[in-house]
Amino acid sequence: MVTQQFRGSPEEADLTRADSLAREIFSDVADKWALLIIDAPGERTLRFGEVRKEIEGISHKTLTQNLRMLERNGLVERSAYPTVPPRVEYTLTEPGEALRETVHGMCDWTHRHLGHIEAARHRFDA
Amino acid sequence: MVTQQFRGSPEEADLTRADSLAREIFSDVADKWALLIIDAPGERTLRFGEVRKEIEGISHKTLTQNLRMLERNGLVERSAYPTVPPRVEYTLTEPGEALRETVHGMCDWTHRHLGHIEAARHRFDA
DNA sequence: CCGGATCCTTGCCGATACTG
DNA sequence: CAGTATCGGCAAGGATCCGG
Repeated sequence: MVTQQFRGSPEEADLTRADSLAREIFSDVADKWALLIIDAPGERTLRFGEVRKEIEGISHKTLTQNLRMLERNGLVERSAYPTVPPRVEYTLTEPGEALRETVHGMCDWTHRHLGHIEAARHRFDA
Repeated sequence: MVTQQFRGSPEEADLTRADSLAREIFSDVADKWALLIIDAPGERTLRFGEVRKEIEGISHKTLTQNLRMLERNGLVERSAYPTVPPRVEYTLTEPGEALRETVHGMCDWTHRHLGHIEAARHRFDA
């Protein structure tokens, strides 16, 4: 679990702080858009527009906001080239890559259980 | 990636349908609350109130909604015992367990990169 | 091409109250 | 104890315009 309870230990204060930090990070990252963005690049670095094309249905604004958030957390690195027209590239950092492994696991899981889930839905909706 | 583009293949229709289904499931599951709920039980089955206690900060309503959603997708199984007071237990199904492995990976990731992320945040906020 | 700001709509989520 | 319904605040996110 992410937020575990440690009571009565000497490091209680530090542990609960670490826990609330963990929960905060988890809340940032465990999000539909954030995970899709992490998953978007292969090993490659992508331009803003390329990321946008990879993720069908994400708006300009939402993508920018999420990229900022991921950059703040050190999961993606942003390189801006002051050319005209501007060119901005995004690359996964090492922690970002590590997270991407996990996300890839989730995507695998989704595809492996497509049938099971679709069946469950039909049963439930009846 | 979750939604890949398949153009010009004979199964195009089926593939894009499968893709949109995958995206739909991913949107359900790749959510802060949903993932925390999946992660909550160990191997155990939990009562409603127990799940609520495990996940600090989730409201009664949000928990119910998410449990319904997970039940609909066949990730948790709900057993209601018509006693007084009522007793309702939730267990992970096999697909639910499989997903839980992945979630566990995400939690591990979070804790392993706590320091790195906190540092990145301080750098960014300056 | 990219980012920021604005406006506006939508839906999430918490609080509360009531039923079985 | 668990579920449902209702209300209301608020933030997410889409559309658009402008500026670099």
